[in-house]
Amino acid sequence: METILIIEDDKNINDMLSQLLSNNNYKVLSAFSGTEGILIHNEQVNLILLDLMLPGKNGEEIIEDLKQKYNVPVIVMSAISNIDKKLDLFNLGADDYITKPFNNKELIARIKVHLKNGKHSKSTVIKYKDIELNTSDFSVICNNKNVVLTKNEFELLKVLMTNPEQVFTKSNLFDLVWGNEDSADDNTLNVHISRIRNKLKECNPKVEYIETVWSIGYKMKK
Amino acid sequence: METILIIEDDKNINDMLSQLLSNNNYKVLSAFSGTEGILIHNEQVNLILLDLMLPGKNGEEIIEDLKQKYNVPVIVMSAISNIDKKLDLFNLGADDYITKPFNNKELIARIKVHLKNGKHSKSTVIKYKDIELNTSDFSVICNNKNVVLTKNEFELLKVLMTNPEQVFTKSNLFDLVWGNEDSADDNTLNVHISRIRNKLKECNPKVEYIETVWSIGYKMKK
DNA sequence: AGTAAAATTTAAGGAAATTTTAAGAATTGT
DNA sequence: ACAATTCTTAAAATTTCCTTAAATTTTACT
Repeated sequence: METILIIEDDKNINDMLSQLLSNNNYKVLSAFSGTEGILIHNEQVNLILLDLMLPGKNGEEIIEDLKQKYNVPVIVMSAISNIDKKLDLFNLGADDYITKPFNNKELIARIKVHLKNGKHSKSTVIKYKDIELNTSDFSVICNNKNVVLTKNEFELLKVLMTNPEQVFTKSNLFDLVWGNEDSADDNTLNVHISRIRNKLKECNPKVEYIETVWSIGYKMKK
Repeated sequence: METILIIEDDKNINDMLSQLLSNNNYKVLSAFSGTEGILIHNEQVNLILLDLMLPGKNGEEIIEDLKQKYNVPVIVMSAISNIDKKLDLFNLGADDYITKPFNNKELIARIKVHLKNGKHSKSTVIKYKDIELNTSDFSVICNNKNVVLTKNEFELLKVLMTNPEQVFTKSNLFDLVWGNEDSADDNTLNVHISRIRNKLKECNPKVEYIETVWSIGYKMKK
C-alpha cells in the first residue's frame, strides 16, 4: 500500500482528503503546517499533497526543502490560480498543480499518474508498454493476458524492464540474474530470452519486446 | 534536443503550439489527425501533445494505440472539462490533462515535468557536428535520424569522434578497434569506413564526416 | 597526361553470434 | 522417492557480420 502525506492547515479539508484517500486504499499521514509536514515526512511517503496557504513556512519553502532531500512527487493544491505562482512552483519541482475546488476523482487520477511515474513508488508493479510485472507476487500480465514465467525468466524480464533504455551486456545479465556464475554456458541466457519472447508473443503477436543488440547483449525495444 | 509531437487538427492552434515549443528549444512534429499522428510518430518522439477533438480516430483510440506500442508520455489538451471523460483518459494512460484555453507557460512547465520523469540522466553521449553517439545504449543519431551500426563500426566511429582533431593511423585504428591483430587485411578497415560513410550519408547527404588522410589514416573532417 | 600507389566500392564466401530445438540433469514440491 | 517443473547443455539452423578479393576510382608524382 502506498503512503500519501497531506499537508493542509484547514482541518476540515485535511480530514476530507484523509477520508478520500483511505477509501482509495492509500495509507495517509496528515500534517497541519509546513514544518510539521517536514517532520512527519519519512522514507515511506510516496507522494505529498501540499496546500499552498500555510502558517509558518509557505508552500514554496516546503517544496524546496523536500525536493532538495527527497525524490518524492508533490502535487500542489491551491484556491488561487495565479499563473506566476504556479510557474514558480513548477520550477521548484512541483509535479502537478490542481486548483480548489477540485473533483475528487480527478485528484485520485492525478495521484495515480504520479505514483506510476516514480521510482519512489512502493508499488511493486513495473510497467512497460502493455506488460505489467508484479514483483510481489511474481505475476506478469501482457496485453491483458496472464503470462506464466519461471523464476529466472521473471528475473531476467524484470532486469530488462527496470531500465528499458539501457543495453545490458550478457555478463551484466548473468551477474544480475544468476549472480556472477561465470560457469554458466553462454547459451543459457539465449535460451531464456527465447522462451520469454515466445511467451510474450503468445499474448501479443504484434509487438516485439526484447531487442538483441548484436555482439553486446539485450534491451527492451523502444 | 527533445522532440514533441503535436496532434491537433486546428491549424491555427497547431501552428501556435509549434511556434511556442520551437521557441522553447524543442524539436516539433505536427500532425493534424489522429491517424497521421500515429504515422508520424517515431522513436525520436519524447512526448505527445494530443488534442481530443480529432477527425477520424478520436483521442481515446489514439492514446490506446500509442500506449500499447510505445512508452511515451501523453498530455491531453481539450476545451471540454467533462470529468468522466477526463478520468477515462487517465485510465487509458494519459499522463496529464490541460483544459483550453491554457497559459502557455503552464503548458511548458507541465511538459518539463513529464520529460524529466522519463529521462535517464546518464550522459554517455559523444557529439560531433550533428552526430550523437550514445555509448551506454550503443545508439547513434545523425541529423535526427537513427543510424544502425554494427559493433565494429560503432567502435570505429567512437574512436574517431572522441578525438576529432587527431589523425589516426591505420595501425592505430586496428589497435584500438580490433585489438592489435596485425593479421587482418589492411582493406578490412577501409571497408568499414566505407560502410560508416554510407550509413551517415543516408541520414545527411550534405555533410562529409570522415576525412581520409592519404597514406596515413583517417580523421573526422573539420 | 601517364603511371603507380593508395583508397573506395562491390560482391561473395566464410566466420561468428544468435535462435531454436530437443534431450538429459537438476531442482522443486508432494 | 516420485512426478513435475525448470534449468542447462549440446547441436542444428538461422541470421548477421566480417573479411577477402577483384574491379574501379582517386591521388601523388614524374
